[in-house]
Amino acid sequence: MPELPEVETVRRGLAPTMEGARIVRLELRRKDLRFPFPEGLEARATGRNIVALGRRAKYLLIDLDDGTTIISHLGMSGSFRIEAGPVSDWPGEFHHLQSKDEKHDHAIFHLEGPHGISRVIYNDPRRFGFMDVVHRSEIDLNPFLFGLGPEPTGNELSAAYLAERFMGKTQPLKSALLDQKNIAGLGNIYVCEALWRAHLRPARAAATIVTKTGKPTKQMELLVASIRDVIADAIKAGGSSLRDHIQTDGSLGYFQHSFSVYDRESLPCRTPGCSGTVARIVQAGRSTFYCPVCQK
DNA sequence: ATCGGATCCTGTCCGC
DNA sequence: TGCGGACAGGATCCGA
Repeated sequence: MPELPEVETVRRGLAPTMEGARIVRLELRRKDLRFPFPEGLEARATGRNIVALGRRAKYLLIDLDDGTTIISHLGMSGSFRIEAGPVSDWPGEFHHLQSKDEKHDHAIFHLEGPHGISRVIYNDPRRFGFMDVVHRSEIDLNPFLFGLGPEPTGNELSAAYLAERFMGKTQPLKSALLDQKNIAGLGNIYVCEALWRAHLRPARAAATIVTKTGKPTKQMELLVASIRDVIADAIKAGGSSLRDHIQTDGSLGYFQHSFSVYDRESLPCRTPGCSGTVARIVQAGRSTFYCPVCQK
């Protein structure tokens, strides 16, 4: 579930293995994901040292020592996993157990790091993910990153900022929050969760939580606080559950969250004192979950 | 200019 | 058990 918190969790999980390691080889096992891999990506990556692992919105950023950055988006079903040790160390049968899904391993970073040899493997059954490579100095001009809104974790996001963006918009809150140009990193799950926390109905027009002069209402203040909290909580949960995940199967994928409203159709609303039942509607072709009683 | 809808692709789950 | 349809965490493109 690669929304911002999941990508951040993946970044933190990969950093100890990747940062400071040398890319012995980047192995691309097909020519494209959603888009073709950039021309000469293998050659550009091979032999480079990884200086840092970063993130912008839902994009993982792999900074190399020649001033370039590999951009990786996980799409809907992308994940990374780490395998340690030389390939030949795996007995055939055991290796098979480790990689039930091997046909969807599309890119393999063969690494040599302070902790030895390892592989970081990108797996993506639906292939909605993609990679690009850019010069760091021009990263904000990259078509994928250009125009992205502020991170919900930083100071740039404020009720005043969002009020300006939402002023005059008839678009539903749900769609406005999914628009990465307004806020970067929210996806279907955390938009539902944030609106639930703020007691706001997803179908409401975005402009209804802005005053005539473009100032934030109390509801907008509450929404922004809810977004911050939801994201912070999810990152915290990811960080704590990741450890166990690595220990059990050596993979860095997604972990099951317990959501308050997402995927809870027909179940009781979890707002204290609320007697409502979670409803599911479709907005812009995607499921929205909300409580018709406490979200107004 | 702003919308919603269709689209890319595979896997899983549920009802018959 | 097999089969068909609905559905899935995203983002872009196109047409109304």
